[in-house]
Amino acid sequence: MRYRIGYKEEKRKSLLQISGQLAKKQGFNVTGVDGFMQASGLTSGAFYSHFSSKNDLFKALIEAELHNSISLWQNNPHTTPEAWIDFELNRYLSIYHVDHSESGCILPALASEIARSDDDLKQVYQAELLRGHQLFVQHLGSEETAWAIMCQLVGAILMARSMADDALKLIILESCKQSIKSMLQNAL
Amino acid sequence: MRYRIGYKEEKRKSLLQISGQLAKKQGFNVTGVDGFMQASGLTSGAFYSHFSSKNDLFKALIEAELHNSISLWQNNPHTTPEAWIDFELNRYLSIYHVDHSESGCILPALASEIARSDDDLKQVYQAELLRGHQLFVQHLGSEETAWAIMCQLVGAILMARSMADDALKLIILESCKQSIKSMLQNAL
DNA sequence: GTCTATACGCGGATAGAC
DNA sequence: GTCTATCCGCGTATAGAC
Repeated sequence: MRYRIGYKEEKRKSLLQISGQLAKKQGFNVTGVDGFMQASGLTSGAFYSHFSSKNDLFKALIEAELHNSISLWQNNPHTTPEAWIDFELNRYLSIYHVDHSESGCILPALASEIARSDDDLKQVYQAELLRGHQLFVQHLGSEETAWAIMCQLVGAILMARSMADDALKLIILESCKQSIKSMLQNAL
Repeated sequence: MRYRIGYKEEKRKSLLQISGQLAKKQGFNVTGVDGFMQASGLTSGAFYSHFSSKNDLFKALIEAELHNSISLWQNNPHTTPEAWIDFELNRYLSIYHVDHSESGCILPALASEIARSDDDLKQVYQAELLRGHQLFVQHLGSEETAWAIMCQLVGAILMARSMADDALKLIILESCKQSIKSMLQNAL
């Protein structure tokens, strides 16, 4: 063994992080194993000592990404429903998020590819997403409202990203932000 | 000329329709030119007498798909805002739509691939989408509400499609349906 | 307009040296 | 664990016969 103990585990984490960024930016299917490894400074041959297949990477990557997202939501410092959701709206519905998919949420970036994947992968994804949903429920008090807002957030980023004009992206983001705020004023 | 006049135009329309179904079901990038042509009963060599490149097909396909969607919305027989949106909610937020992406809206199926495409293609997409938005504005009376609802509709289908459990798909659809209805009750 | 044949690069995955 | 070399199928696109 020429590598110190714990190296493989750390390297795997690093691979997941870098591959996640690349997959969110370019798309997972469209990116080759060689692309993922080059971004990590390795060659494709080394890939299979960390993952059994490209699909195995996808599964691990989804789990890691959703863990990161849930941590972000949990670190929201506000406690009242209004302040909590305001914080999330400003963070999630930002131009920065639209323009930097590599550091953003996995849902608007990869959900359509997840939707076309095998059931095993969807189960992993669903389990993590339900944890995220529960977090929203805790703060908003309603399962229905939690799903509705999550869908609108994802749809807004997806929609804004496919627009050509920057001004229009902003309009879409602000429309959803205002819509969610007044929705909650009537519900909370 | 062994082919009757008007043949090429008809064949192109047929190619766009069948390719659109396949792209929405499998994804555009992941489907090969040969796949599109086989689904139309031709071989890949014939592709280039109809389209100059695969990307050219994508652009034409997006335009055709959005034309179809806008026609659907225009054929909504209801005139009052409540009845109009109810009709759309029941049609769009259905399990059938979740389970049959090949005959559904192009947005939840291909928006993330459009977001990663060149500016030329995004311009075509944006122009058609703005027409769709205007239709929503006509019936709902608010540009903001129109964007908010469109985002939520797209997000709901995308989200439902990536779930493993059918029951959960329904919960998400119904949550968004109810959320939009009460949002409009307070706004209209 | 469609076919077959073909060029050529990239896809995922494996084998063996270090 | 990572490297280079390699297998082999699929990707887009073109050429030429019918």
